[in-house]
Amino acid sequence: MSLYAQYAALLDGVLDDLVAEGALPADLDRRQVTVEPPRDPAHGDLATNAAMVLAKAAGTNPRALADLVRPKLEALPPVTSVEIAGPGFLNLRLTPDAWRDELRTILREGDAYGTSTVGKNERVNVEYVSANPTGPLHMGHCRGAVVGDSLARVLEAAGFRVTKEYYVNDAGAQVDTLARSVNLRYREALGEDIGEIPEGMYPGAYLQPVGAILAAEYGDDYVDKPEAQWLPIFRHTAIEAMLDLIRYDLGLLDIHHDLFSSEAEVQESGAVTEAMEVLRGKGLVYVGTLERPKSLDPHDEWEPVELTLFRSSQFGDDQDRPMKKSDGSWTYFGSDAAYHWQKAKKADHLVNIWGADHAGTVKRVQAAVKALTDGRVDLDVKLVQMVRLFRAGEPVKMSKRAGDFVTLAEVVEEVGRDVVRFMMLTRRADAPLDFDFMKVVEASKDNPVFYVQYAHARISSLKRKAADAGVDLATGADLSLLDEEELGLVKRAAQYPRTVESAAMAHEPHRIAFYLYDLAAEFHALWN
RNA sequence: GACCCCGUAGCUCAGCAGGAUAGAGCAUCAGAUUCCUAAUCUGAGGGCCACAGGUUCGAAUCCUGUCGGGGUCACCA
Repeated sequence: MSLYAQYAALLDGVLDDLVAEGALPADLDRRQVTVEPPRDPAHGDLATNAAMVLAKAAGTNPRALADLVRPKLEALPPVTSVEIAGPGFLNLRLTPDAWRDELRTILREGDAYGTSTVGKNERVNVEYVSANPTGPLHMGHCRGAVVGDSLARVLEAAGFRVTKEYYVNDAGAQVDTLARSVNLRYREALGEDIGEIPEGMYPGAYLQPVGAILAAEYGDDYVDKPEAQWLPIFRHTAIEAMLDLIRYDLGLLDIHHDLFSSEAEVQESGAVTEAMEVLRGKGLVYVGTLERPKSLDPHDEWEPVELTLFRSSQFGDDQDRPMKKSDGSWTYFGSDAAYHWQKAKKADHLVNIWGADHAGTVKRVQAAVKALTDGRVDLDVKLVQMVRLFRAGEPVKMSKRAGDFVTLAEVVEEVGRDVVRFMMLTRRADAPLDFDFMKVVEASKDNPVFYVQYAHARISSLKRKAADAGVDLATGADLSLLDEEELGLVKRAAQYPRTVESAAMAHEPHRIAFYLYDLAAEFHALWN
């Protein structure tokens, strides 16, 4: 339990006493009561808003209520003083020993310090990356990968049960294109001159090994055969090979999903039909036509077609969305609705990390989750903005020609895993981020990665010296030597648990990175 | 036209489930730095939190509207 949670519990006891004494009504709603570090350290070590929040319901004013609470808080042993300030804050000061105890807790718990139970063991599914299995990951995928993985870790630390999931889009037209591209590489591997890769195919050289594997396995069996005979086989082999590539790339960032779910399997399992029937049973599915898209040029042709539609407009979407195409096959949304239902059956909360270009599809999927789970499960979609790549201040040019992108592997190789992971969290996810290959490895305070790493290096050096001297910091250090200034750093460190909690609840892992920066700054100052 | 995101210091951005006098870095100016890992630290100036209402003890934060910037609006994935 964090220090603040401990005092929140003590405060709760004080309020219970006041209720028992008849000084407060028993049915007070205490949910708004908080115990927090004051923004200004001059105000003390801990502050509570209890008197302000409860005064009205208690039929009194904040200061009068604060006067009731104050003596009982002052009676707590580690509390040296309680001041009533401003509109009715109760500001507590703790003995230096209370902070020395907190430092011992930090040292004793080590990596476990900051873990919490606010997640109440609830199940969260975090789906992230989910890049189409048509090639290696590039920088466009990198940020979502880091944000999703860091969020998953933060949620776990906060006491949620987390499933890290990757949705494999292996059912659409593009995996057929992938298979055809691989067919070219297959013939190439057999000695054929395939010339230029045609427009619309995947030109990347990373498909050559897949072609070679197929050539080795099947020889020239499929060279003159119609597409229908080889396409499913080539597609399957290619997707598996691409997923291996992707898993390798993710491994470079120390990202390991628990589950890879296949869109094709979702469809084959009948889950989409089932989901649609459930929605139909709720009166949310009908056959109708869509309006002409507003983005079309006026002279473009548009013919309304009858489709099977889901009434997402009843849940705040601009219009209803097709689940089935006119040829009877499922739309992406149709399988996506079923896929989310599949996830929701095993979770209390769903989180998706998506590129900001998918913003327009958020509402329909949220609508489907709400309808299919009767509101039991919530879906939060974190939209991740672009990363703009620079090298020494100059934008890195990426040609439109497919195959000429900066891959995730190249970036990790050049600047390192930790740098990539940290840099991706130095902005809120929904704000664009600049990434400069030169700056992120610069050894200066301008570079937040280095700044935090350097603080860590200095701390590690201290710990090494302690170890060399045979001192076990957790048990053998004489903490009475720490003065007020040094305990200030302990107070900052003690805010880590609530930082983890807030980052988890808000689904904003970048808060950890910003906290570390602040902590490093305070450490550097003290060190100096 | 609709929807989503954004609007905070000259610049880049934080602002923690609403809290007290709105913060950091860069840049500018003035200083400190024998040693424990040199690339660090201290201080100063700099603000109509886009605007207008609302909610309440209290709003940069929540709600509504307006303005400005960006994105999206397919039987695609």
